[in-house]
Amino acid sequence: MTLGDVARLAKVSVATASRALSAGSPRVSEATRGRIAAAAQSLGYAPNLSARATILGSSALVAVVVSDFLEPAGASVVEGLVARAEAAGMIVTVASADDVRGDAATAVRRLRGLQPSAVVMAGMTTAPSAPLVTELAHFRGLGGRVVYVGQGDADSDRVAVSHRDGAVQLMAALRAQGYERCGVIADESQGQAGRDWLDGILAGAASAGIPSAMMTTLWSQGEREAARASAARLLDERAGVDCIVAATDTMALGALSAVRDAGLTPGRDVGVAGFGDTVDADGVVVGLTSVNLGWEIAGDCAFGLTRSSLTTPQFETVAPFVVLRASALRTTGS
Amino acid sequence: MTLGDVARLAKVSVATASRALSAGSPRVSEATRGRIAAAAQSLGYAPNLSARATILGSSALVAVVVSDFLEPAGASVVEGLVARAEAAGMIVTVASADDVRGDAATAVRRLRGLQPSAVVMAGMTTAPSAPLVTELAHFRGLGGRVVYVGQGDADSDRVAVSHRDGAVQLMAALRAQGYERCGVIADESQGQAGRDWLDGILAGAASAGIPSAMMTTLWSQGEREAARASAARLLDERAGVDCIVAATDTMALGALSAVRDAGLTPGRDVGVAGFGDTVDADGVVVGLTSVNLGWEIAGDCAFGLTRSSLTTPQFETVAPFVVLRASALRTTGS
DNA sequence: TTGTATGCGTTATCAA
DNA sequence: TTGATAACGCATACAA
Repeated sequence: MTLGDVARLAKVSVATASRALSAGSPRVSEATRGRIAAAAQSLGYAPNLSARATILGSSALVAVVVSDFLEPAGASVVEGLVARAEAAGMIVTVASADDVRGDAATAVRRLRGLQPSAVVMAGMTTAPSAPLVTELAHFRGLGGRVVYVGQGDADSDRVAVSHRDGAVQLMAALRAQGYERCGVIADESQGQAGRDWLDGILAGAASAGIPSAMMTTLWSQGEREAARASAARLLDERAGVDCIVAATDTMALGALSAVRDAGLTPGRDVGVAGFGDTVDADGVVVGLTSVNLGWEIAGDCAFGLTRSSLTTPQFETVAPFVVLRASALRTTGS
Repeated sequence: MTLGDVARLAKVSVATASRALSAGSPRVSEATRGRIAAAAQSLGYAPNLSARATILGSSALVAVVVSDFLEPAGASVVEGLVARAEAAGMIVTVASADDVRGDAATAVRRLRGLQPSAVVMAGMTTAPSAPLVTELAHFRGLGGRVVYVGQGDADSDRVAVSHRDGAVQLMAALRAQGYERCGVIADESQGQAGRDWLDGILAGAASAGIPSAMMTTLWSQGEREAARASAARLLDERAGVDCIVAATDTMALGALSAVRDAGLTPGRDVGVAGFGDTVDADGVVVGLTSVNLGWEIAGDCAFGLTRSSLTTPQFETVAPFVVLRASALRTTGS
């Protein structure tokens, strides 16, 4: 079970066994290396990472603090981070902390005990609290790396997604599809992210050459049915829109219903686009065009920063990308 | 940064400092304890859990291997597990492994190095592979505890959710609402889980006193629109149904659309129920009645088993529960 | 109640 | 190339 057992079985010293099994391959003859590997194999030996970490002062471990695993953003960040980290042979430890449940500072303090090489703070919706910043400063002082995904502080690496850019891209993609009279269903229940979205939609329309007179904006609740009603109004109005963009995928599904209720074919007659790419696209026969904000890539990036050797705080923005599906495809509108 | 620093600042030996800061409070005078705590506080000291684990042979750590963080089941299990574990002062490490990406045996081997006190295998869709079982056997041999959520092997603790029981409960709940002519939309794309569901629906109907002649079953693809079409057929048939149960929430949303298309009010005229409780209930103005399979509770349970001292393999089943919302409420149908 | 000494499993240093 | 030994940070048996 320990390195000593392996060494004894292979009839070598622990030092040699350690060298043979460690990552970099220091001078060990192929013969003994083989014996040691065989011994380790037959014993089912797994190196004690704790002991290793005790010496090296840090472990091949990344800690991530996330507010909610159930939200698409949180889950995606973890998924992306874990995928990258595992490919790099590292282990991820998780902790949850949101403004309600537990305080992030405590979580970090506990995780700090494992001497992770980095801490990733994901999905914090508010600015980091003072105790958290203190805790992270301690961690950083001992050589740890701190990466935020989303909100962050000035001293740390940060990965952000951009609602605004995603919205801009979306309008460009829609314009390229030939849509130009655009109904906009904004979400009154969102905060800054929602405003960024609307800002991007309008800016994107402008730079795509759509005059603002051809944009009709309606504020709606962030619910499916409310959006359906809003979409119905947009379709009723005299100067009929030829596409509808909604602030969330859920709302876009409502809009899709409205389009079909009006006897129109989504995509061909009226384009419909959501935002967030959070809806199971297989769940609707008419695939929903949406914008993937890149949360999963953000997790991936966060891990990348985690391994960076730069000393100044890095700030990366993940590019959102448009996912064109049938609901806004003129060519294959079903 | 180390216990030695704290001890020096508090002018005590490391042994005393260790005693003062350790969990159980062995004999340490209040005065020195105070000094030590103050020193630790001012230094931002966090105990080195690796060193501690090196001595104790195991760490306050639970490892969870999950197939996909993005699926509701995986995310929920992690959420539930983390919540419980943190309340118990433990840390969770995660690894992903599905049949596609990486093999679970490797993941377990790596995690084993951290000497976690338990490993939770969640969301394995196939029976455990031989290498995985070997790996887990090694872990168990060293005093580790293995808990499966979902599929498992005979030697280990296991937590299961029951599609069948959920379906039975659902029929009882619907019957209690007064529904009795039931259209059933089964999902031909699911495997055993789907058969369990149908089995439960029919058994539940029988035990709720609904003759099988009043149950109409249609097989449909697992998509929203396919289910909508199926629901439309059910509503068209002469002996009109007064409620529709669908194998998934996504399909139930399609059924909801069909009900409205028919000019009927969901809940009051025709009840609609999904399964899985995976849909954001706020997303639809008409809340969708569904069955929560209890994945999150399963994660919670898994942690509980993790801490159990019983030596025989435990097997727990999480009770699913019906979430009655407006789509199948006669009283408040909107 | 407190301090000293020993050991946990591993890696790194230095000799052989 | 290999082995003996020190060291990592912490917890505990034992001595004071």
